[in-house]
Amino acid sequence: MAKFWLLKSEPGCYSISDLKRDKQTFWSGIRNYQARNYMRDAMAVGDGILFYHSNASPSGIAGLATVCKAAHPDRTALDPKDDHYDPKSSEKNPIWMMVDIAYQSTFSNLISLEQLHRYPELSGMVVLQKGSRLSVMPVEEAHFKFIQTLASIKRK
DNA sequence: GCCAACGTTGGC
DNA sequence: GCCAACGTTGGC
Repeated sequence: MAKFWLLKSEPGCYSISDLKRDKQTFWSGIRNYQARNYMRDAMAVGDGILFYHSNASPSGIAGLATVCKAAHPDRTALDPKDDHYDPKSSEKNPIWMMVDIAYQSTFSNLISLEQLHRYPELSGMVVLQKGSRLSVMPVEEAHFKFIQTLASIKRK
């Protein structure tokens, strides 16, 4: 049974349009153990992803993606010239992992954080909890489905 | 740009 | 192993 996730990205850094253009990408640069553990231990090919724009105006869920390759070492941690270089990581002990994701769709209207907060059905979502700073987090199936429905009925 | 919340680091 | 200092995230 597929699982569901939410991945955060600053659109100025990498947006849903970038993913659409690239068709797929590797989710490199995650340097938080809990986020890494989700990717390494729990994410599987075929899992659904809510693509979230953070630090944006407004922030919110921009579209859907899917996991297309399970966790493998994040090589940016091994490159001293890379912004995400981590001297604690090595070929033998890579520490940091990443998954590959594939583009699925862009919502015709972004579902803003403010809007997400309005639905009591979604109040349990990790991303809506105060001070939630995780960049990779699990999503309940019911929440995922609810958001899919919201995206399909929303019109401006 | 501010600042609250959180994670990490390092001295002890 | 405690905890203060520091860095980062991310909404606003």
